[in-house]
Amino acid sequence: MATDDLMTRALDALGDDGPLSAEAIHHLAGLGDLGDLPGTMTIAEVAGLLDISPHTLRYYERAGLVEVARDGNGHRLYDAEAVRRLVFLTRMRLSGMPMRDLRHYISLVDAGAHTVPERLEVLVEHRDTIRRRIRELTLSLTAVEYKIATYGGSAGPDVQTLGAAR
Amino acid sequence: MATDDLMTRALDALGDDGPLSAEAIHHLAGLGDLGDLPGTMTIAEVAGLLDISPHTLRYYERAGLVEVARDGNGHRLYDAEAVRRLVFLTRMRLSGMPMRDLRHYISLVDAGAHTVPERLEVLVEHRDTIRRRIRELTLSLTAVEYKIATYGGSAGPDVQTLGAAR
DNA sequence: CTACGCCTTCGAGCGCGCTCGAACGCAAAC
DNA sequence: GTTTGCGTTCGAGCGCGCTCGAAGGCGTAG
Repeated sequence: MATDDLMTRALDALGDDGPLSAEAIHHLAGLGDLGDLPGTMTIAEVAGLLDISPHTLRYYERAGLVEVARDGNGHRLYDAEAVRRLVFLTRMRLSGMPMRDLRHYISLVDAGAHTVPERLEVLVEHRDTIRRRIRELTLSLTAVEYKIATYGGSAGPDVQTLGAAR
Repeated sequence: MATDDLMTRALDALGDDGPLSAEAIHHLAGLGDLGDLPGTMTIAEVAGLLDISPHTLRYYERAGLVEVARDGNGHRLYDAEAVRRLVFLTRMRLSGMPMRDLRHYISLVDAGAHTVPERLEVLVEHRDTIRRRIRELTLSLTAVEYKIATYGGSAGPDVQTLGAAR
């Protein structure tokens, strides 16, 4: 499958709500070019990069999702691999994957290459979950738009008329 | 805006994942024809209709979202208006509106017709929230699909290459 | 008469994902 | 030398949305 396909689909799906937010581009493009990551980063830098709090980063570490080295002062030093993993983790969190599943996935990664098939299963399952959620939300969106268009309070004309009006 | 427009958009957005689930149709069509609702329903009937637990229905009542009458035995009797409101409430919950906002909205409804503009504001804001969430999820979906297609573990080729491949 | 099943109220508990506060360490700035 | 600022660990707390359990009432079936 061509990369362009995916890009195009994502862009198309953006619809009529104006240009991409900087944040959206950020996440789509994988937070810029991961090639020019410094060798190591501080917790504040990673927090800024991922737009999450240092508290949350420590929490992810406690949860066993990443191992992070310390410098001479005991301060965290995130190497490129840790940062890459955290980019992945935050993307998955953002898309609604529960911590539980993330822990499972990471345990597979850490268990070695023979777990690749199972990792793919997890990803495929999550992909399907995202698709379901998008469909749910699209349906809800339609209902809300309809309600706005024909507003009549909580007991006003409701979406059931949609079916009849077909 | 024509009803058909909304219907078509919802249907189009369903994409390539097979036919609509019964549940999806259920919710899109507003749980069937609300016209043939019985005059009153028991808690079990409403729970079945909305696919939520009686516990949750009692919780919504405690939360002040609906008032429900009692029969001679103290059992809840949901009239058509209560059911219609609960249909609305569960749809909004499903689309991610927090209880807090739902309480606010319902307080507006109960406050009378002069709150209609503010109710519309709430709905429009929620609509925008849903749209943002759909866009977020679409982006995440693209990332996950890309990862599945080019799988290389949590540190494998990641979506940042998407930007470069443009 | 008793058991079953569904209902009631009330308050407590839970799973999730953070989020925070306390108490402290180290280092550069003033 | 003290203040400022950023970091550390640890455990507790929180907001959300349910979810459950206990203790009991009522009506029908056997």
